[in-house]
Amino acid sequence: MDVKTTCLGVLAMGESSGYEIRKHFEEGPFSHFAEGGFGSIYPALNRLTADGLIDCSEQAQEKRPDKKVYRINERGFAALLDALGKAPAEDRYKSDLLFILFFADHMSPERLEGLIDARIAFYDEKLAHMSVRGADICGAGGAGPDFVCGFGQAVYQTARDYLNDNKAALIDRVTARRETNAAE
Amino acid sequence: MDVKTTCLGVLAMGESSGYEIRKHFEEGPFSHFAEGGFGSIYPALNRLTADGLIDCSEQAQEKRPDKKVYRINERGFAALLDALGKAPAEDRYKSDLLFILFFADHMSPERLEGLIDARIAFYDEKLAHMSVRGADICGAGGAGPDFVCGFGQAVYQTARDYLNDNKAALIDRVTARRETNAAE
DNA sequence: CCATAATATATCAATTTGATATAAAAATAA
DNA sequence: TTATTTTTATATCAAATTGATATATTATGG
Repeated sequence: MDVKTTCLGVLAMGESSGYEIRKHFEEGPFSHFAEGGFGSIYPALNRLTADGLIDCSEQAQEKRPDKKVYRINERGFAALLDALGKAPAEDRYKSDLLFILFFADHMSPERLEGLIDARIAFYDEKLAHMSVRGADICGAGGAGPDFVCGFGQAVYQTARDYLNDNKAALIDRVTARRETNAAE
Repeated sequence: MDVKTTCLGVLAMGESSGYEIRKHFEEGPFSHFAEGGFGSIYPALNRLTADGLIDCSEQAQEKRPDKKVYRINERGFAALLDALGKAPAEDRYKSDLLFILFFADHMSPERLEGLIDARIAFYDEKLAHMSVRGADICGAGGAGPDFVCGFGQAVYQTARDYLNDNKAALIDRVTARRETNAAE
């Protein structure tokens, strides 16, 4: 699923500017499965416009750069449904934190604790944000958005709890090994 | 964390060819947080060799292409520790399946069921593979590898269970909406 | 009053993806 | 037995994406 398709997906929920699409990728339900920075969004929107899948209306704003508001059209919606009908690629997950923690034996207990605590706080914030806003932020609460948000919530909660429940054991093991090495 | 660094990480666990590094990214503990295809691994290994962080010994094989076995050296290990000491970037997750399911209202119940069942089977396979091999596959079971593998297992299990527990409700809602629309 | 965040688009080098090419053995299916 | 697929192994390259940077004004917090 390339950025062009994810942009079509956001626009299927309502008109947006490139800047607003970026926000959808960072917050809200799309943030659980979609990514994309300005460097990919703006070219994607230009390409979609050139291909006649979305329409652009420039809104001159006072004391702000002109805002280009994009709206999906019939052909664009057909293209989205077409992409949606294809077999999904495998999920992709990348985590610097897990990479670092894999080498926990080479790190100080203090650093381990700091890293894990920070990530727990991050998940807590994310979870609080999701439960407060609830259906509101989740695309007006359709069956699909609800399902996807629930998935995100469940996974974040598990990740958070795992870090919380296993932090002490990890640090203990690393500390023990450090003391053994120091004694040699 | 770029591919160069992840390659250094794999090589810190033992010597490997490019082909074997790829397998580490697909299976085993590294698969939970690292990615990379041949198109990024081979250039990364060339670059690391040129930078003097790893050493390469070509092993001529009978009836096989020459195998280039790479080994991390002291400078490479220092570079790895240096990268490990930096603040980790945010985790990145991308899922075509969730993107498709977000638009569940535009899909047939049959397709929804097929997609979700396939993903449950995928998670089951992954979880079975992880529990059977256990510490064996997890880098000889150090504190870090164990922690990371446990994380992967917990998250996969939650994802699998969520799909299983919420599949019926999603399909019911979509079916209900379809019947309402058809009646209009 | 000053610094930072938010609004808004755009560009671009460097990196990464995903596909393709090559080649043969081993495993599996027909 | 034969045909197909998978596995072993490296390499390249166009296209897509990332991450940083540029520009400019308003709003907000300290």
